[in-house]
Amino acid sequence: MASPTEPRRLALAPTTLARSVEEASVGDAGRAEGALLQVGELARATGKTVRAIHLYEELGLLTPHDRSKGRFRRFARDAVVRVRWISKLQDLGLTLPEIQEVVRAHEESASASHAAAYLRGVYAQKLEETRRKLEQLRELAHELEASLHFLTHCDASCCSTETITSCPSCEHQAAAPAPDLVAGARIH
Amino acid sequence: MASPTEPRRLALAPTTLARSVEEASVGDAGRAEGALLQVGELARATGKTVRAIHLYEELGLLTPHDRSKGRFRRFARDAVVRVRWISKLQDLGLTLPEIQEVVRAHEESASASHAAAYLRGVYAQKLEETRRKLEQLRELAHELEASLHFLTHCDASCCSTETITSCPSCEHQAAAPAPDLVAGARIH
DNA sequence: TCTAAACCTCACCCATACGTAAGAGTTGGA
DNA sequence: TCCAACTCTTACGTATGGGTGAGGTTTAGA
Repeated sequence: MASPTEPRRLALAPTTLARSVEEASVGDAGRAEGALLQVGELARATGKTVRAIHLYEELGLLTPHDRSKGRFRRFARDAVVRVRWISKLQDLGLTLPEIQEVVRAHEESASASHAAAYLRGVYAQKLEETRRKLEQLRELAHELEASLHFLTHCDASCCSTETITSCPSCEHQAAAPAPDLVAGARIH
Repeated sequence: MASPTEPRRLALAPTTLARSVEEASVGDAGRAEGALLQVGELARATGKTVRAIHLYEELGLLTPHDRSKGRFRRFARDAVVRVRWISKLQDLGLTLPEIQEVVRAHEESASASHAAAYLRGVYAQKLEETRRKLEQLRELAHELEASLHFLTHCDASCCSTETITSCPSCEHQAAAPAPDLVAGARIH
């Protein structure tokens, strides 16, 4: 089940990663000390593709610190944190347009506490959703376990022989009905 | 966050659901006794749309028991189980083409035990994946909780004042670093 | 017989999150 | 100076799971 079309990840960079520290524009918004990152470096650092990074920038989720003379994007170090943040929001089930909303609201909020309150709202809602999803997944896991059990034990011992009345390996006396995951496969 | 474009579910059927029992073709593959279902009835019974049912049929996941004189699809009762089965496989993360594969393999397997073995393989793999997902979701839930805690307590009490050295409400002595979900929102 | 509601078969449309390619420019070490 | 590796922009392609008509037919109750 491995994806047959893996995106071309970047090769190991032969160019020196350590850039002259002077370029790190200490005085500016780049709170991160150290060299700036090219888009490929950021991609490698985050496990994303260059295309994904570009997309995030298009959507306003991420902004390069500046550009080189040749218009190469240069990202501050903490862009790595930002990209990971985006990934986590995706894991939480937010779409990129939804993340756009979060960013917009966060940037437009007047005060820091206002921004914090907004985030709290979003996260509280997502926490609830996540808990619901957890519950659903747990149920699915149980169904899978029951189906596996049925497929290996009950079905083989009970149904293959004709004696439905006694099934030593089944805890329940009644002939165990096939779980939905098993029953559904047999229809048609 | 409610979907603005809800698919038109079917209206309550004014037509009598109870069809003449004679139509139920008792002798045939329809193990289910009772009337056959029209596509809309099947849709209502499963919470799917008619279009979805049609799609499942196109993909070979589902087959109507027969057609009426006017080419209306008529499904056996247990088609409901089949559709629910499809839904559960989707919940497990299988795409419709993947479900196609399962169906194909299941139908092509010579013996029942062979088919069971195949299903076991699929389900065992999905069980592992589900457990991994559970673990990931649990982590996310914890991160959300930590972020909510940080946003309501630590951030307000510690960072708004200038005294970083002592934070009465924080259990850890060190100034609590913002969780990724909080830190990421502040970048740029 | 009439009619509303359901159904039929195309067939095109949608959002999401990138993949992929083309053609050209940039970077930096050798 | 040269070249490989990297990056640029533009723009179309892809997969998934249906949604949404259009235009016509069937059903079944009244």
